[in-house]
This record gives sequence, C-alpha cells and structure tokens, in this order.
Amino acid sequence: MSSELKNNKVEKKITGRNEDYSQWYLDIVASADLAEWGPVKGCMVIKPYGYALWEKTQQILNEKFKETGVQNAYFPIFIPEKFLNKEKDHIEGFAPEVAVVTHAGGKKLDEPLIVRPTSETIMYETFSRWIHSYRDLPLLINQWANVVRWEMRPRIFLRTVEFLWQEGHTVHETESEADGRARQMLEIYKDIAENIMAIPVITGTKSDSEKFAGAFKTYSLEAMMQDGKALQFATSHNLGQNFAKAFDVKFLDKNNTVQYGWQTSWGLSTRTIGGLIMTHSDDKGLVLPPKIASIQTVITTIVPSEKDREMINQKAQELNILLKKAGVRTHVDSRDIRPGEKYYEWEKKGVPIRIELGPRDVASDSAMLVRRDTGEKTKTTMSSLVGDINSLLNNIQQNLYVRALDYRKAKTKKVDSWDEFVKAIEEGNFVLAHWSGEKNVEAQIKEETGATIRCIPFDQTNESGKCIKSGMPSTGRVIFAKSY
RNA sequence: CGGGGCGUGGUGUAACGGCUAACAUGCUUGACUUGGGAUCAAGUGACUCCGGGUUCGAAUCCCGGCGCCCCGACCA
Repeated sequence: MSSELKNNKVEKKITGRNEDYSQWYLDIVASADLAEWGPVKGCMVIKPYGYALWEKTQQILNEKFKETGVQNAYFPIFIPEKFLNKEKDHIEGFAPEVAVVTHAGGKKLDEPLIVRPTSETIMYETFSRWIHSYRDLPLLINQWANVVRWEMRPRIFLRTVEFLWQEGHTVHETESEADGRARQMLEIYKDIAENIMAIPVITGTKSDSEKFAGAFKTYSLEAMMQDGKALQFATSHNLGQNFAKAFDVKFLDKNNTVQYGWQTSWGLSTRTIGGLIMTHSDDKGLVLPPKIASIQTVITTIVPSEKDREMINQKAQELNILLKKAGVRTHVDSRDIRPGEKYYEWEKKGVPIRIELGPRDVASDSAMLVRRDTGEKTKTTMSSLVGDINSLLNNIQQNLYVRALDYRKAKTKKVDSWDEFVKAIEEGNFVLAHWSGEKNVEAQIKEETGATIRCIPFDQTNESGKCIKSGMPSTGRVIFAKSY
C-alpha cells in the first residue's frame, strides 16, 4: 500500500468494510501514514507516526515492569540451531517458520544459525549458567527485540515476517510463584489494553491445541475487532519445568537439594497496534484513544485574510504552550492551506481533539473544540480551555472503551445448539458454548466452521451442560470465534 | 503451497485487435482564495511488469516467467 493513498479521499477509499474488511484496514494504515510494506515480502516499514504508538506502549510497559522488579536485558538475534532442538514441542511449533542462516563471511557455516523466532532457547541456555542457588531467584528478565517468523500470509501489523515485541522471561523456585507471575503479567497487559488503548479484552486459558509450543499453560487476552473476529492481544505462559529440564536451569534449594526452575514467558508485540487500529477506526480513518495518541490535540489555524495571519499564529502558539504546560501532547498546524484540508488530514490520523482557531475565536477569546470520536463541536473560552481539554480527553478515552465493550457485548452470543452455533459464528460473533475438553472435537469444529477456541475465560460461572458438538458433559462455557 | 482476481504516467482508473494510449488526481508556476478536501490558466509526467508468439497491426489474443491483492492451511 503506497503512501500516496493519504492524498486520496478517504470516503472513497474506505467503504464496504464488512465486505472487504482487510482492505478497509489497510487503507486506514496507509491513509493515517502508520506503515507500509518494505521491499521484502511480509516485512513492514513502520513510519514515524506509527512508531510513536509503539514507543508510547514501550514507555508504559517499561514503567510497569520496573514496578514489579523486571529488568531489561538483551540477547543475540542468532541462535545455534541445536538449541532449538532441545525442547520437543518447541521445535515442532517453530521449525516450519524459522529463518536459517547457512552462509556468512563468504563461507558455509559449520553449524547453521537460526534467526530468533522467540528467545526461550538462547536465554535459558544462558540462565542455566546464571542460576546456582535459590538466592539467585526469582530471575526476572525482559528484552525488547525484533523476531522473525516466516509466515505464509503476512498482514500489516497483525502478522509480519519481522516484528517488534517485548518478551519477558522469569525463573522461580516454585510452581505457584511462577504461575502467579504469569497471571500478574497478564493483568498488566489487560491494564494496558483496557485503560490505555481502550480495547476491552477477555482473559483466559488457551486450550491445549492453541497453547504456546513448549508451554505448560498459556494465558491470553482476546479482543474483538469490528468485523467480529478475535485478535490475541498478548500472551503469558506458565512454562512449568519443560524448558528448565531441556536447558538445565537448576538451583540448590534451602534443603541443599537440586531443583529445576519453574519458568514463565510473556510477550506483547506490534500486533497490538493493529488491534488498536481495528478496534476504533471509522470511515474517516484512524481514531486514537488519548492516552496512546502521540498528538492529543491539534490546533488548526483559520486565516481568512492575510492581515490576521500573524495574530492568529501567535495566539495558536500561546495556546500550544498553555496546553504543553498542562501536560497535553499538542501540535500546531498553521500551514497556509484551506482549513478543510487540515481537518481531513488530522481526522485520518486519528487525533482525539481538534482545536479550531480563527479570527472570530480570537476576537471572542474562545476556541472551537471538535472531538474525533463523535464529531461533536463545543465552544470554549480561553480561561476554561485547559480544564475543558482535559475532561474531554478523559471523556473520549472512556467513550472509546465503552463503545468497544458495548459492541463486543452485542456480538457475544450464548448458544446451546449446533445450528445456532454455526449461524452465530458465520455472523461474526464471540460464541459462548459448552465444550467437554476433547481435542478432536475442537479440531472438528474448526474444520467445519473455521472457529477456534479463543480461550477458556477466567470469568465464568460453573454450569453443567453438554458439548455443543459432541454432546459430552461439560462444566463450563468457552469462547469460540474466528480469529486473526 | 492450493483456489480466485489483477498488472497501463507518482496515485486511482479508461481504451472493440485499428487515429498521437484517454480521464481524474498529484506535482510545478501564476492568479484568485481560506469557518469542511476550492476555482481558473499554463506546464510536468507511460518503452501499457518482463520474455516469446499470433497478426498488415497487440495495452487488448496465446504461451512462459515475475510481481501484487483476496480467500484457505500456518500464526503473536
């Protein structure tokens, strides 16, 4: 998708999103100037405006990590191939999509190197040398990195061959401590999703067939996109001792006996930016929640006659400084183009509030505020501007979350018959249905409807019922949906 | 890797096998303008993806390649 799309009229480009949701989404990405495809298929160029969203995510996550004792570190991108082979499920899960370096420095390598698809293996090989005693635990490490997974069908932001993420890896003395950490990190992700990105998520456990390659248990957050499909926002794994045994991550406990460590890993990737776009965008373009927006307010000047230009620009700068002092991320657009053109541009970029400033406003010591989520206009005076902006930003943040939550609620169906199930899935819903835990039934449902078990939600009532497909007894409902 | 669609100025499209490949938009210059993408004038810009073939004649038909998009399998 070319950047030139930003010059085309969005109304014309972004239509019929139900029929062609992918195209609609790509158009949002292109017209908001977030990213584009690079020369290698599946590899994405993230443009400054898109990268700013990732930086904000990084900043917030880093603060949270620090609060919980997690330290940042960095491990190599190249991993000896034999490392990957040490954990059976892990190699089976990742082998088909790893990129392998066989030649370097003009020679064939004695041993091929893989480009990390994830760093469990290289980190744990290292951890085994770092950890000797229970006094070395817990070990809480995070790294910000790029990883490579040679996906068959890339999708911008959602599934790119190379992507950016953070991957946290921890080692603990006990199983319950490890599980607690996995759950704690999941809660941090939930906080980011709901309170920063305004994306409602459902937390739960993955079924065995959906869990991470090599994990004991996988927890995930599932969000609903506007076409009703599910997007896995982030995951957190309780790895048990699988990797510890494969990589010899051992320690001497208080009783002087050798124990294997209990491990976790958890990650959040640039995919979340895709989720952000797909949750809130509308037919005018991107819609950003204020807390993640790199520009929260844009001051657009309106200059009908040249004699007012200097005066209006000066007023705009004053406003800008006033807002900056109040902690608002703001920007002045005083370009000499027609106002309508500016409005459309910032709407495409999803800026939460537009402040219109023209001669009439300056004369009456006021400004016009236009919110991106509803398009509603309000007039404010200079004296109450900062207060109004702050409450409006909070209001938009809240409204986006509630809007997305209401949408998900309206598209979540509880069903008890196979016919209803098939229909509900076809219509793009989250479907709450009974499942007895049988793997082959899960596979059969996927085969017949395209729906997978997104998660077994934590938040559920015990309820006896019969599996939607097999009729076998079940004790609770799981969430089925089509997914990205 | 399967199924479908498509490759034409920077971008989006048009052109029955037949005139100098058209229209819109963008970009440049100038005028006039500025409370929702203005307007006018002049200019700029394409070996019609590549390689073969059929034909008096190919953007158009045929064969082969390459590339893109959509849908599956795979996946954060």
